Amino acid sequence: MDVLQLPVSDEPVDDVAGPRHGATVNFIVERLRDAIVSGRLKLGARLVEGELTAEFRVSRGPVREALRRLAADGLIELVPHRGAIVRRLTRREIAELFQIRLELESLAARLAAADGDAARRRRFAADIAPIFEDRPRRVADYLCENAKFHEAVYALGNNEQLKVLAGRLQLPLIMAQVGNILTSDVLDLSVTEHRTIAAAILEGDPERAHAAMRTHLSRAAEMADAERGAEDC
Amino acid sequence: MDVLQLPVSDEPVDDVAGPRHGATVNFIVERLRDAIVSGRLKLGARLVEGELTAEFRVSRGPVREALRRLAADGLIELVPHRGAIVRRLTRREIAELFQIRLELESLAARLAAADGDAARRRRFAADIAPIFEDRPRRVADYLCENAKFHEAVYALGNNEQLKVLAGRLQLPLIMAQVGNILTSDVLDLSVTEHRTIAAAILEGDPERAHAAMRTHLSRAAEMADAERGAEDC
DNA sequence: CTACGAGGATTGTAGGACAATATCAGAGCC
DNA sequence: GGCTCTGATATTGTCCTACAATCCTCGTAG
Repeated sequence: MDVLQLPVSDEPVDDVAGPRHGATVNFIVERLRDAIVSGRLKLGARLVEGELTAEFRVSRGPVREALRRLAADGLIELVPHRGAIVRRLTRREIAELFQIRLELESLAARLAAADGDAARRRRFAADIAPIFEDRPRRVADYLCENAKFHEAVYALGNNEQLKVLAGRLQLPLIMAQVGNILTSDVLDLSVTEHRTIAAAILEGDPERAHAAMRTHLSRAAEMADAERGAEDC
Repeated sequence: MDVLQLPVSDEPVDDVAGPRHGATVNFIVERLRDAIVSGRLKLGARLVEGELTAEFRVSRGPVREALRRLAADGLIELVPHRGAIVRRLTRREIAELFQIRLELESLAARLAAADGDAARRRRFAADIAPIFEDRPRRVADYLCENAKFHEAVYALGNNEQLKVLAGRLQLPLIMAQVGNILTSDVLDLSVTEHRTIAAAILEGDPERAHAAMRTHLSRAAEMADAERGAEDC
């Protein structure tokens, strides 16, 4: 189980462990999160404290803390006296999360369009510039672009609480689990919708931004559900 | 600092500590949460691991874990090498949280009104019965009734993710910090609005329930903001 | 074949130790 | 007097070891 190792680690072994004092837990969380959303840790894989302490060369304290944090984010599930397992979202959970995301993100879009701060608007325009480029996109490219776009909307929306709450919606995990539906057609459509939303925000039309975001996410939710329905449950 | 002790504890001292194996952390979390929302722990009060271990007769492990959990819920703030302090929400944070709550809870109201499960509807009707009673309400009564009402809406809404997310919105904390605006007039108005919402849900009118909930929370948000504006910032 | 018990695996908690870091009081300097 | 620097103190961050509690598995007896 070396899926957790950094790409290159020929350095002395103790370099693999946490960086500075006070950052050990963060280090472990990030590594595990990355391993999960990237799929290196498969769904249902067990995470045992003992193995992780050996893997990261740290004591059980930080490991336990890291696991609790991942569990709070919903990436793993803690089973008492059994260990933690990488969580698989059920079809229903995905539907529910999309329903929530629909509300939160359309709110963010409306707030973003209504925001008057010039600096933030410039920042937004710069951040989302990539979506207007006409270039072929691979799935990985799109996922990255997509994450940045939605994040930029939240940032311009300027509601800090909303931003942190959205971060807890496990979007990366969802994407990882339904990512295989992203054909080139779907991808183009998504990019087009992003542009529509962005245009409404940049023109300062809150209601149009709100509606466009709802449309975008409704469609995404339906696709995810259809895909998930085909494959299980 | 005996604000954490249970009301009555004449029993042998070791009864104060955690109940059964595996519930220690929960025990500490609940006690601290209660102490915070009830106001026994004042805003800005320090929570030091060492004191808590002595207070609860447990080791640092569970205490640390409990603190992390409370911090994740936003009730306290962890300051590195300084300890944790009971968090005071800023005026802005409260406004932002209400904005989010407005969306989530009006979604819940719509879902609740649209839900067709007979058993859940019966359960809902039973749970909210108290709001239709015509009796004088003290603030504490209302707070309890209010919490139960909104919880019942979420339950009928039948979106599990939405329910857990709403639980992270620190409503009790907000209530504790703006609770002093609850005059008898305000209280009556809130009860009336609750009835309006409940009626729409019971009649199965999603849009009316949605709108009524928005009205209710918009008003509440304005009042909270006005109060907070007077007192600080 | 099933019930049951023994043992292993794993987490939950305890307690002690030391390192790292933030805070604070006081000494010394300007 | 006010300022800076330094040491002492407080507190968390991490590690270690040990044991208790619990769940799981597997072999055995009926």
